[in-house]
Order: sequence, then C-alpha cells, then structure tokens
Amino acid sequence: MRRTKADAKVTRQQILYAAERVFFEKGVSNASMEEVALAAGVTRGAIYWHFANKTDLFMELYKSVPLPQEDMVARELEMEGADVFAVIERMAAEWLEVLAKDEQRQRILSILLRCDYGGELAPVLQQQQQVFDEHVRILEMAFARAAETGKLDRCWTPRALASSFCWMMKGLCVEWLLFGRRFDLAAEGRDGLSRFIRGLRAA
Amino acid sequence: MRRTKADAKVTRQQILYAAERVFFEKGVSNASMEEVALAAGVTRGAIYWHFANKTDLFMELYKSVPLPQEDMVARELEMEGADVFAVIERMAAEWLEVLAKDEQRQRILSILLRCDYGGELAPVLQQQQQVFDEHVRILEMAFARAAETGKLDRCWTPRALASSFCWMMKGLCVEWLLFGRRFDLAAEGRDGLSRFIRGLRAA
DNA sequence: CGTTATACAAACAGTTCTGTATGTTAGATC
DNA sequence: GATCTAACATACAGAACTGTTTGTATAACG
Repeated sequence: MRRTKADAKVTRQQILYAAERVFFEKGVSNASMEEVALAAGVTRGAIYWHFANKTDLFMELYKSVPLPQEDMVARELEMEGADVFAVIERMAAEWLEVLAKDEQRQRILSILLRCDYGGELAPVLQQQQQVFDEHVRILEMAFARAAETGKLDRCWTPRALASSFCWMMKGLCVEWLLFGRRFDLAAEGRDGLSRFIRGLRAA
Repeated sequence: MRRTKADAKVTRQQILYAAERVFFEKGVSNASMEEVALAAGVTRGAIYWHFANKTDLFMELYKSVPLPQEDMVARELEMEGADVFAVIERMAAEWLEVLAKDEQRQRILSILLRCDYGGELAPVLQQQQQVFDEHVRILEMAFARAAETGKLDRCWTPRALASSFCWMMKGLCVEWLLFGRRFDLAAEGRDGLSRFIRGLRAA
C-alpha cells in the first residue's frame, strides 16, 4: 500500500481540504479526527502520520490559505500618488468581491471567527490582532496624507476614521460570515462603503 | 442534605453563574459539566437535577440575561419628536457604556459569539439574527423620518445607512469582545460614532 | 535485487465525558 | 411524628475520542 511521494502530498492536501470542510460545519472543537478522516477518504492513521494532533492540523490549515493580510498590505505602496479615498474604496470593494467568490476563504474565516482560542491557539489570535492593527495603521497613514492636503472632512481625525472604517468592514464581514450570508456581500457592502467614503471628502 | 426551596434557587443561580464563567473561559463545547459543577461548588448531580443537559444549561443561561434587545427596542418610541441623530447617538453611546461596565453581559456576548451553532443551538442563532434585523429595521424607520424632513445627507439612503451603522456597531463590539478589549470601548466607540453621525446631517 | 524506510491501515489502550441509576438526608405535608 | 418527596451526592455503565503501537505492502535507494 506504500504510495509515492506525490501521492502522499495529494493525501495531505485531501486531509487539509477535508479538515476545512468538517471544521467549518461542526466547529474545530466539535469535530473529531475520525470525521475528518472519513471526509478525506483515509483513516486516522493517515492524519496522525501527516499531523501531530488536531491543533497542529488546524495550524497547518491556517498557514495553508492566503488570508487578507497579503492582499491588502501588498497594495499599500500603490496608493502613493492617487486619490486616497478612491484607492481605499477600490481596495475594500475588491476584498469584498474576492471574499464573496472564494468559498475556501469564507470557510477559513468562519472557522477562525468561531473557534475558541483558549491555550494552544492563542498565537493565531495574536496574529489576527496583529494583522488587524496593521490594517488600521496603514489606513491611518493614508488618511493622514489626505488630511494634510486638506481633502479630509474636518470632523474626522485619521486615527478615528481608520478605526471606524475597519470596524465597519469587520462588522460587515462578521455579519455575512457568521450569520448565514443572507445578503449580497459585494453589492451591499460596496454600496455602504461608497456612501460612507463619499461623506469623508472635505466640502 | 435536603435543602429548602430557597436554597435550591440559590444553587440553581450558582450553577448558572458558574456556567457563565466556565463557558466564557473555555468555550461552550470545550467545557465539561464537571468543571461547571466544581466552579459552582456542587457535583454534576446537582446540575443534572436542575438542567437536562449542557445544551439546556446553555439555553437557560442565555434566557437568564437581559440582552441588547430590550434596552434598545424599549427606547424606540422615545424618538418620536426629537432630533433623530442625537437620539440614536445617545442610545448607541449608552449601550456601549452599559456593555463596558457590565462584565456579565461581556461574558454572555463573548460566549454567544464564539460558540458554534450547529444543530441544537440553531434557534439561538436564529433569534440573534432576528434581533439584529429588528435593530436595522428600527434604525431604517428613524432615518427615513429624518430623510423626509430633509435632515439626512443626500448621499445616504435610510436602508444603507441603517445597515452600515449596525455593521459599525457590530464590528466595534466584536473587535472589543473577541479580541481582548484592548481599548476603551465607551470612549473610542462614542468618539467614532459621534464623528460618523456628524457627517450624516444634511449640509 | 535485496534492503530499508515510507505511507499508511488496523488494532489497542487509556482517558474523559455523558447520562442514568441509586442512595441519602432533611424539609414539607398531613 | 411518621411519611413522603425534593434536592442533591455518589456510583456506575457506556460511548466517544485521542494517541500510540503494530502490521504491511511497496516505493525508493544503493
């Protein structure tokens, strides 16, 4: 029954994919290794060969998927010259569209939101916080640039605006992910953000 | 060892309070009845006497605590005559202050956010959705009234604004509850909301 | 081409948790 | 004040899950 190395890689991937679905459906702590194995078409032996335990499996799953980090941060440099508000609006809208289409991201983010980070999963939570703070920081810098050139409405400070913007994005995504995706994330989200940003420009 | 009826009520309350703390610390599905019993200073027998099982215990815990529903909805009628924006801002700020001070609410809401609603807990999730929708609906009506009297900035529609406002509130609370309460909810939240609402008024 | 280590499957051992059944004591009832 | 029953504690049975160990066929390698 010995498989080739390529086969093993495939098996590993199948396990990760199965874990993603099972964790999403039942929650991390409610899912058993047996269920993951069944969904992957292997036995628990295969899982324990590739991963140390459930926590390790979860961590590898977490690492194996591109999260909002890179996408958003990578575009930071882009917004040097152009209209800050337009760039941010486009970035946010793009992110929403990507999320709305990519079911894998939806599952991963749902899992990340619902799992309880007590003990061993603490570093994941910490990293999530770090990413969020980074987003706020980048947005604050961008809004500060807009404020310097007098393009930001005076009732907003860059810091408060960056926080509020991220809160709105987070609330939007949480509502959509955690509570049944009952609306069109891309369309309604883009609409709300667009109106919000329109009000930020100095009169 | 037979206790009086009053004693039994006390025991029941102790169990609920212990469940609240244990569920908050370890997550609902990760907490065992033994741990709850230990925290309550009783044995599992006492818990199974008062509650059918863990799901039932959770449901009773959920029912035993006043949630944002009543607080906010109760004030719906209040905002008939006055300045809609001021009323909403005050309501939101009050809610944030209440939440920031009431550790019990913080724990309950954290538990509610992190538990996985697969299967038996589905009705709770459904009710949460219902409450959220109700809030959106009330806000939409209020904003519609403001729009009719020409007090709402034209770039907003009542529906979009109500949704966006609730998203921001939800994102704010989720960020604070789920990710370590690293900032002053009442102060920073009030500040952000205040600035946001300031931008809603027609120029 | 023989040996070895790999990639699993299958069986096993141990723990933990749940739910229930039984025991026990003292308040409630008459 | 004898009886009954509420309000638990204790003991038990069984399921579920985890981690490990053992078995094994075969790819990899010299």
